[in-house]
Amino acid sequence: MQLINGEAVRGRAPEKKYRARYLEVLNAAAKLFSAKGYQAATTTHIAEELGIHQASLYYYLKSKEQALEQICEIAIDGYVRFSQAIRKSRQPVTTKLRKLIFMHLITLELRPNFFKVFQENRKDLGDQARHRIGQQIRTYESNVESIIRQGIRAGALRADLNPVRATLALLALCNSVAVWWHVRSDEAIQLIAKDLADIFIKGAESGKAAAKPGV
Amino acid sequence: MQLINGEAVRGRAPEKKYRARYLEVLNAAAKLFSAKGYQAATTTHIAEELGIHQASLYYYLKSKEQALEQICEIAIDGYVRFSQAIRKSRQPVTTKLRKLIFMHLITLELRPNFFKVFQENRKDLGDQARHRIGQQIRTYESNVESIIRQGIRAGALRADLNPVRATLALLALCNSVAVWWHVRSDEAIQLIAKDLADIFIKGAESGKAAAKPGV
Amino acid sequence: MQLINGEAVRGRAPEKKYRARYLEVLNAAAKLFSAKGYQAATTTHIAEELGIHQASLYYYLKSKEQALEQICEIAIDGYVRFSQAIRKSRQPVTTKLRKLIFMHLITLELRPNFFKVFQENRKDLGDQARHRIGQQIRTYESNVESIIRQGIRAGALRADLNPVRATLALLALCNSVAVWWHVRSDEAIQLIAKDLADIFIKGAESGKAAAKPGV
Amino acid sequence: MQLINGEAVRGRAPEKKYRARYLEVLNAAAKLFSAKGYQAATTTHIAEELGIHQASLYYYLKSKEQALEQICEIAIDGYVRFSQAIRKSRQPVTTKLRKLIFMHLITLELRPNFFKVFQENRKDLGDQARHRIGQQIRTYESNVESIIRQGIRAGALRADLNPVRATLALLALCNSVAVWWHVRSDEAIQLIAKDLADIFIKGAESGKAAAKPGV
DNA sequence: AATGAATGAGTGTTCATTCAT
DNA sequence: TATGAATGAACACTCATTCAT
Repeated sequence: MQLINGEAVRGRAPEKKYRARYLEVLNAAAKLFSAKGYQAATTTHIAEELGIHQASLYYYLKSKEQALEQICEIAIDGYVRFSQAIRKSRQPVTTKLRKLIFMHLITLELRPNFFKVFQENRKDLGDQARHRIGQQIRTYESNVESIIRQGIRAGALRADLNPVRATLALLALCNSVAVWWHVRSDEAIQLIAKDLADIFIKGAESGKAAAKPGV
Repeated sequence: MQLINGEAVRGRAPEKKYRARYLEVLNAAAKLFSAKGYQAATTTHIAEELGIHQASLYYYLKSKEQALEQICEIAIDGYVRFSQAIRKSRQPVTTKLRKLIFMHLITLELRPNFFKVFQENRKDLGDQARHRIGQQIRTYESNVESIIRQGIRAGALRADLNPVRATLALLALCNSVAVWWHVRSDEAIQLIAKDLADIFIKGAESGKAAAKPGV
Repeated sequence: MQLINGEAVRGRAPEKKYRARYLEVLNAAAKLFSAKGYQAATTTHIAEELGIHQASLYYYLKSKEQALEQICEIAIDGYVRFSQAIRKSRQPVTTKLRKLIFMHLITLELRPNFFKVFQENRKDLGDQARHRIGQQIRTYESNVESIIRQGIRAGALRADLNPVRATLALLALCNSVAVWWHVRSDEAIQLIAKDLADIFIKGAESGKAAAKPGV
Repeated sequence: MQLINGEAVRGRAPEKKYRARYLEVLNAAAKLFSAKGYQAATTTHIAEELGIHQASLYYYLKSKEQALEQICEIAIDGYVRFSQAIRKSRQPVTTKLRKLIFMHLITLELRPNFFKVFQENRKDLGDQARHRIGQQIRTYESNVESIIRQGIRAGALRADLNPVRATLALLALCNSVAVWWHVRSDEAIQLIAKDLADIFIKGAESGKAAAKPGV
């Protein structure tokens, strides 16, 4: 028996099927956590979603909380990866910020449940996992902060901008979308991203004479 | 014991004492809900916080959920009241927005737990209460939206600003503070409010050259 | 301080008032026990009926169960007393039986709650009290049985009548009225008593040629 | 797990085992309800009777009240069924009445607890179930009343007999047996039924001289 | 690969009762 | 004479989790 990522892994062919079903289970958990909240969603709800018996969940999951952990880890990994890429890329800062906002929002379209759960239910993690995830969040934030500092240094952003506060504001703007998206409207993520970027950037960037038309 | 409107009414002086203790109980509940979440906070935790037996809570509370209701109602009532006042006042729109942001944030200083609970746990309310509170939230939002529309009409804000989206963005900015304030820093609310207002307004207002005189 | 019936008794004048209020309390308890059942009726319900605070009940009552005891005792005492009188009286047995049935039913009109509670809730008494009451019930039953044996001996009742079974049947007939009286009809107790007596006696008495018209 | 009509359906063989155990659980509940009363019997008591943990009850039972419902439904269904059959049968009315009394009493021997619980604890049902059961009771009563009216029309029963009162009296006679049977004696149900029938019928039937031939 | 059966620790809530005032 | 405040023991019920099969 091999160990991958600290998990016992079954034989050759079955392993693939197991993995596939495991992801289905995770998806179902994410869907229910997202819909009802982690505490209110019961293992019975998740099992019903999958059409299996409650006890069968435990063939795939070590515990309910471990499912939450996995979901949060997958979500934060995505954030960390694209923020890293954007930070290191070579383009104007405003372009970077627009890209970042777009990428942050597009996660909602790709795996809506994972990211909603990550945002709203990571507080329900156990201490250890919460701190591990928290570490990653701070990595994401510091990537964003780096970009903003680059912008300030380059003169593209206001010199008096508080980089920490601006970072938190930017992320708050992005995260807020998850709450009303699909409830209040079904507008395309791209349009929403553009509007948010306009609000953030046109205030953050220095020395603009007037509203740039086609931005 | 007299009955007025089906509710037990206590005498003069005792009534005061009861009310005072009732608010202490509500505060303790808000503190625990805020710290652990509504579902995870048990009535035992709340009672311990007050130094009384769990069953004694029910001398003051009809139920755990009714406590949540009260907390949310007190919170949203505050928002509705000041937003109404600001909307109807006669001052430049940017001044109104700065005032609004400041008022929204100052609530954190007054009753931090009430507003955190309101933001994070109103989803745990029963259907009836949630809808009642939802009604109030929409009133608050429409007050904010009104102010933004006034600004657009008056030419103080960008003509191409989407008023709905701008409203949600503004509130997201304000609400995000509750998450990190007192954790990440203990800076004065006033300074935070000014920074957020700068980020929001300088992007939202049209035709500014670089002016930051009296901001 | 004197002791009457094992209870501490207060001073001169106040004693009368106390006793009067005590009976009011007992009445209220009987009313609620009768309406909701002993277990389902709470001390709060009883206090509300009296317009006093729950805790104030305990100025008059040692406990909820003691109230039930008192109620049952008052009820059974009534039964024992009139059955004794009728048994010892000198009249035809059928007259005695008709009188007994009438007396048993008339209790419903006099103190409906006490007797309903006695019938339906004496099983909720503690062991000691239940046995004490049970003793009294057996006295009542044996008075009735005596009358029936008198009738058999005198030839007025069937010789092959099983006296024990006939006693139980007679009392069952009487007790059943409490269940539907005032629910299903408001006919006079006298008429009901006559009908029941007819059903019981015309079967129990021997050698009747045909239905006696005016009985 | 398949879902049919919203209810979980088990496979072939296990289904049988489940059903069997379910009935054991219901029996245990009936036994405890009958011994202590519905309110006083706790789920812990019932579980102890079965030798399982209290929580395990809820694998079989939706709630304590639902158990009571089931018990009452099973009981009343029996009454309705045999009373229907007897009413429609073609035999002398007195034979019908004797049969009815016998059938009513024989239920005590089959499932003593179910019928005691039905008689004494149906008042503890929730409104909905109580009304549903009440409907059935009225069906039973009206079947009995029909038989009595047949008898009156046919001249077999007294013309001045009040059919409603006679019905209630008959049922009271039958129901009363549950209270003392097995406590006071262990006589055969048949003998008891005969005695009760004699008491009821010989009063109810008209124009008998002194005849007790084949009774 | 999945489940039937069961459990143990808890959860909110109720209620009779107490006692200082 | 009555009550405000509090309690302790119990209660029905829930739920994540286990394990033999």
